[in-house]
Amino acid sequence: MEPVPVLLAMTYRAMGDQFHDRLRQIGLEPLRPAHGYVFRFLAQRRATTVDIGAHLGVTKQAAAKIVAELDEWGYVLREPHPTDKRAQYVTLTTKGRDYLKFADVLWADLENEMAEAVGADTVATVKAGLTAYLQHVHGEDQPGLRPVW
Amino acid sequence: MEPVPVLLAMTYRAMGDQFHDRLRQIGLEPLRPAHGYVFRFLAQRRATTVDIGAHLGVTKQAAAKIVAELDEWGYVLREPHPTDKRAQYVTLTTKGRDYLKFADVLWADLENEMAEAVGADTVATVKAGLTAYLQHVHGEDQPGLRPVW
DNA sequence: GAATATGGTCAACCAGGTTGTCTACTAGGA
DNA sequence: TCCTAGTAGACAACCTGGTTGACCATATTC
Repeated sequence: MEPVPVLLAMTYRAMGDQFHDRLRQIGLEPLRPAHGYVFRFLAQRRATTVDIGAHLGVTKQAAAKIVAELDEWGYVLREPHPTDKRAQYVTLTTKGRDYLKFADVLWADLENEMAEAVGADTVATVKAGLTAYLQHVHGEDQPGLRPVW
Repeated sequence: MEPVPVLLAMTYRAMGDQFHDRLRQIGLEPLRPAHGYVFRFLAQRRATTVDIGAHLGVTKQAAAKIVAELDEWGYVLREPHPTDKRAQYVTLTTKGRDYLKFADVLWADLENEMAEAVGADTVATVKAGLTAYLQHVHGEDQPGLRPVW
């Protein structure tokens, strides 16, 4: 059997491709994965561009480019930080939240189909296993998301 | 809990980072993941540059660049195809096979540590689950490896 | 034998990162 | 209170690793 990282990479690619296809089918603008991860992150907590960079696992400059795009396209906006005059909070617009909502439905679909194919208990074990491993390796602080290639 | 692809991406990144660190510790030349995947592929079957591109999920031109690098560094060599005068088989040199051997030991270590952290049965379920899913989605032909970002 | 498809190479280009630098601001001591 | 070290964000230059497109030589199909 293939070693774990190969399986992870292939599955990631396979699911991502399916997701992307369906986005297009619906006619939803197919943003890149990184954009989606930003939405998901912002839905959970207030964050600056630097926070986003750390979450994605890229430099703050790269994160700034992504944020600038999302801003331009109307998915996020930047508002002044209440106490720190240097900083800005990046927040989702309604358009951004809507996009995330649709994306979540799609992901749930894909996950359900995965459950049909390999068993719901297996999917649950996979998710719990990976989560536990990440917890074990990284403790509190979340690891980067960007795959190294 | 995070959706599946996020977990996949984070775990992939986390394992990859650890692997890379250890490669450096041993003093083994830290090639990129793509190179390792090429070794692994060539160890299983005879392949041309086009085959490699398909396996990685990149164009043949991109694959050609990688093969050229590996050739230059002494990990692979290109030999004429027995029947097709256009084609060349890319094959591992001893150096390439040795590298793969060391890498496999490292991966096994990481997998064992994962098993200690989350349970051997869980790791087995994860591997079987992902393998089954890939089989379900792609059937016979293997999916691309390169993560879309 | 002609038309079409495929492996490999070359060249131009591009996307999406990185490093380095700068300014404005913050925070933590002497 | 002032001085110093650190941080958020922006700008510019650059680099890596991919893509597209064109081409030749050879294979394959009819």
